[in-house]
Amino acid sequence: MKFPDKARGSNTGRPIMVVFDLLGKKWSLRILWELHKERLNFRDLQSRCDQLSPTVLNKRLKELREIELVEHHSHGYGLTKSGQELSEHLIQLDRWANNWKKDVNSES
Amino acid sequence: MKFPDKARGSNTGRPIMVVFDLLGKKWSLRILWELHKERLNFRDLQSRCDQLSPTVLNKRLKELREIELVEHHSHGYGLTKSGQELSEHLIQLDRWANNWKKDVNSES
DNA sequence: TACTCTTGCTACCAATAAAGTAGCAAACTT
DNA sequence: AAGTTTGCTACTTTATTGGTAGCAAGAGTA
Repeated sequence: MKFPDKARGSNTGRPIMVVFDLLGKKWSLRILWELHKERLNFRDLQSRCDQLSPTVLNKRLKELREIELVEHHSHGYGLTKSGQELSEHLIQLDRWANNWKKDVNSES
Repeated sequence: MKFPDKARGSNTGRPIMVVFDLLGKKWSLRILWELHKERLNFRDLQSRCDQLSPTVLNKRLKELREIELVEHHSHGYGLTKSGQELSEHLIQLDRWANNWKKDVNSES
């Protein structure tokens, strides 16, 4: 696979920009989140993501497979090794978010 | 501030979903990224973000201020304490992305 | 004071992305 | 062979984003 040089216009060739670009699309983060918990087939994944439209789900899956964060085997969709690494960061983010909620609610 | 219960429809009340929802919008991640490096005023921030339209920039800034990740002082826009914490995770993500690029390019 | 320049923003319309629904073809089950 | 499940496409509607123009308020300058 060729690493994308630019993503949706906004870019300087830096990998993080590619990441921002992809994750900045609706449902991308959610899809990775749901897949990090377990492998899921198309329709189950759709259910986990509030029944997002198959149009968009399919588009995201294509994009995520393209950059090899997600792969499709006979048993359903799952994260690649890279995808799992990325999902670790999402788990960290989840931890942060829980504390953040506490902070925000307790002040003011 | 009241912590948002749901975000763009997709939600179960979990903080991470609020985060996914907001960061899943175009330019959110990029704005946080640019602001973590330094404070910037509206127009400079716009320049750093490939001249994104003022319409969207303003909308994002409102959203990010609403959940107190960004604040606006006389010297420009900057991250709040929470925003800085979040940006630490983005820095981690940046590190990961750089390695990821290596992996992806070397294989196949 | 009046004149510029900067800054943050809104209004407006065009373009692109996402949602929603229906349904089909291929694989799997029974 | 008939029914089910699965992954997906087609099509239309709605939402989000882009792009440009320009204004009101404040700061700096003559």
